[in-house]
Amino acid sequence: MNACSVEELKYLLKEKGIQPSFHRIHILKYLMENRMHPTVDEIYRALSDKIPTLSKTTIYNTLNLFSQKGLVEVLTIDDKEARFDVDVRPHAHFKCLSCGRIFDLWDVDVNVGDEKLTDFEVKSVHLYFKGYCSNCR
Amino acid sequence: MNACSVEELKYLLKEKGIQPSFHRIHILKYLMENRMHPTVDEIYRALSDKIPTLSKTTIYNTLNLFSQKGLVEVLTIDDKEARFDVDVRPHAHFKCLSCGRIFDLWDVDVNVGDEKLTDFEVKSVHLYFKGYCSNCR
DNA sequence: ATCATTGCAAACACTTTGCATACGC
DNA sequence: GCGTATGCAAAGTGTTTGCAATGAT
Repeated sequence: MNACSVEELKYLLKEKGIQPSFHRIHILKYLMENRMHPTVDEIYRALSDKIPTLSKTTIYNTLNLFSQKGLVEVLTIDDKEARFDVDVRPHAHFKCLSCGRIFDLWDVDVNVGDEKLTDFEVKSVHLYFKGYCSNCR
Repeated sequence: MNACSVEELKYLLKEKGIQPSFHRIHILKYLMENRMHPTVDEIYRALSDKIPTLSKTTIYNTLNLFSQKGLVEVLTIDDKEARFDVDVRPHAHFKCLSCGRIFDLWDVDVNVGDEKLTDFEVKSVHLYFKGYCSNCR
C-alpha cells in the first residue's frame, strides 16, 4: 500500500535537508508503506530480514533525525515505547487497550474555549483517545 | 495551598477502597497540596525529608494503586517520566518546552466531528499542548 | 496469627552515548 | 582523503519484580 519509489523517497529526504543514505531511504519507505505507527522494534524486525546489517542504533538515529527535520511525528501514546507517524498533518489517535492497535482520527477538532491559550505559544497539539476498538469491545 | 486534614485524606482513600496507610496518606497529601503534576522523583525528594524511611518503590506502588482506583490520572506528556494529576476531571495540559512546567487548561474542548468515534468505546481522552509559556517565550 | 504494606536489590525495557569502522562523495 | 553514517557494546534512566522484613488488626 502507498508504495513509493526510491527516487521519490530520495527527493523527499533531500528536500528536508537529509542525506539520502541507503538505510534512511528504507526506513522512510517502511514508514510510508506501513502506516500503523510502528515502534523502533517493529521497524527493526520488519527490515532486518532484508537488511541484515541494520542495527537498532541506526533506526534510533534515523528517527531522531527525521523528527528533528519534521519528517515524522513522535507519538507518546504508549507509556513504554515511542511510535512514529510519517503523516505530520494534525490529527488525533485512538489506542485500543485490548489489541494495542493505534488508529488515525481525522474528524476530531480541538476548540480552545477562550483567550486562555493566548498566554502560551503553542508549538504542537497531541490528542490521544484510549479505549476499545470495534473488534475488541 | 489547598491543605487537607489527615482525616479528610483517610476518608478519601477509604471511599476509593484503599487502605489508608501512613505512606499513602502522605503521598496523597502531597499530591493534593502540590498540584504541579509531580514525577515520582519529585515526590520522593519532597517527602523523604519528613519520612526518611520512604522508598521509591512504595511511591511507585502507591501511585499505581491510586491510578487503578481512579484517584489520580497518569500524564504521559513527558517522554521519559510519568507525571501524576490528582485532579481527574477532564481537562487539557500545556507543557512548556523551556521551563518544563505543566499547566492545567480548563477551557479547551474536544469536538468529535461526526460518527467516526462511535466505532470505538472511548475510555479516556488525553489532550496535550506543547510550546512556550508566557514567562519563557 | 494472619494478611497487607514496605523496601532493598536486582531485573527489565527503552533509549542514548562513545568510539572505532566502513561508506560515499 | 575526508566527513558522515553506521554499529557494537556499554551506560543511562525510569519502572517493575522477587522476596524478606515489617507493621497493623
